[in-house]
Amino acid sequence: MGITKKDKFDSKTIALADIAKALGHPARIAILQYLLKTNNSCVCGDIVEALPLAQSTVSQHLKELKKVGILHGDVDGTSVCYCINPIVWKEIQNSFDLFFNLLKDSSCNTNCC
Amino acid sequence: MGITKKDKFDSKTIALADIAKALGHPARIAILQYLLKTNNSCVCGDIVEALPLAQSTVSQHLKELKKVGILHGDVDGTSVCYCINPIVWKEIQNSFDLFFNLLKDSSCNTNCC
DNA sequence: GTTTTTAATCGTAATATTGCGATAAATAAA
DNA sequence: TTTATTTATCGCAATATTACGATTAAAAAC
Repeated sequence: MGITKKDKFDSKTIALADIAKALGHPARIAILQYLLKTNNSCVCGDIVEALPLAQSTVSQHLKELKKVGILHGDVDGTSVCYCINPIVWKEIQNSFDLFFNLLKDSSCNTNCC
Repeated sequence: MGITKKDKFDSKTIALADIAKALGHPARIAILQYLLKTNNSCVCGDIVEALPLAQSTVSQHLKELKKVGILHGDVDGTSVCYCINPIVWKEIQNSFDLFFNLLKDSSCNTNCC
């Protein structure tokens, strides 16, 4: 991208974009859906088995989700138990909700929409 | 990315990821915020002026947002009036809401979270 | 101590994204 | 008609992402 201009934007804008970006791959949505389905707890190996991707690739996606805090992984012997962090989850939900609620029903300019 | 495995995922999963991806850049969040601030209507040139990016770059970001339907642009002489599509906006809001509401308060396994 | 199991990381290749200047296209203004 | 104005697209360079196999690291089982 030549040089990134990311830092020219407002920190809240960047934060929301970063979260959206973390959710912006089907594998990462699928990981979260799988955790939700399994009562929000399962070992890494099960996630790998549930996805059509190699172990190393899944590991990378898990890392992306950990980076934004939506997940954490607790080591348990040789395996790692992954969970959604409910606090962060709610915060993210709230961020999106606030953003989407900025559109008022009256926001419909006659010029073009 | 080697070869994409995107098509191996559920279509609803892909759809949500695509929307998140479209929102996954600060410039695109900023475009939407700007439209919301200006009562959801303004010409392309004003958006370009409001962002710290070149005209051609902004045009590309607008294209990404149009691709997922969240925006549309109506030609008006030499300029183009961009608006948020309120119907699609609400649909996207609903998609995220449904997704985030999949986490129940009871979803807290004692194994690790 | 050796071997197995599990997951993270490294190295690498393929592809996608981001960004810009230059150019094109289309209408408006002169 | 010629000249501006405005926005999209093209071509290119820099960087990021995605994906995999191979390797490493750390604990468990033997």
